[in-house]
Amino acid sequence: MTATVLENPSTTTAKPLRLTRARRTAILKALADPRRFELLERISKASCPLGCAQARAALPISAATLSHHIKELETAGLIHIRREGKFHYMTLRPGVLDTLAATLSALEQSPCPGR
Amino acid sequence: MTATVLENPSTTTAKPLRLTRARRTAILKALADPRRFELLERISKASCPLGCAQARAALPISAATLSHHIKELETAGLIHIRREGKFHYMTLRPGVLDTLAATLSALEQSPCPGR
DNA sequence: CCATCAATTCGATAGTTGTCGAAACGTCGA
DNA sequence: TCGACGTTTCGACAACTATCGAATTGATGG
Repeated sequence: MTATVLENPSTTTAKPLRLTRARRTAILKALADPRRFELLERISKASCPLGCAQARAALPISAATLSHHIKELETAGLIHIRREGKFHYMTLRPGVLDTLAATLSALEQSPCPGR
Repeated sequence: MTATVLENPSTTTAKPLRLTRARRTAILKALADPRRFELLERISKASCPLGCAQARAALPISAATLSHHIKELETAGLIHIRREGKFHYMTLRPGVLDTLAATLSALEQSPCPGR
């Protein structure tokens, strides 16, 4: 599953203004799981990189499942993981959510106001 | 499946600024399928309500599958269906995508700029 | 009233995915 | 080197879902 969709080179230099279909779908799928979304919220709200232990404490799931979800978020390009010896710290990858949000908003322009 | 999540009464009067967790998840799940997203794009870009036949012509799927996807989009509250005799016409439900976009963007404020 | 056509529902199936326990891997301190 | 601990991988299973063909419903026109 989850073949990598991170071939987009623009993530490092400038903010990608456009998402490939595959990438967009991968991100949406990653967000569509309640636990993963919750995890992402924690990462976002945390004052500085979240360790797995803290994530583990916040979510009522096993270590194996948490690891799985983290990988999904990383594969989708939503988070970055700094691996420091025994511990791993997660941070939001900037720009991705904004880009997706822009994509979604772009669908909302009604060219036909008629009933 | 897909119990309705349309209890939110504010969709008709004012734009809902907030989504319940359940609703948010339902919408994200609906968007996470490539064909459904494509369908939604068609509905959005169409000059005026899209008929099932047009949708059918655009998507390489059977009528049964299309019906299924349409129901998912409707259940998630993303589209409205006007049923006119034999034909059904789909329109985007205004505000929903914008609200979701806002929710996603809201996750992107880094209170800790440090590495 | 019947044939036709649009759309849905039903039943079945294949593929995907969330979940866990157990085992393995890697790092660190003693 | 060894053992403890954090994380990942593996194997398995249950639940869900996308998909289809066939049968059904419902409206329209002859």
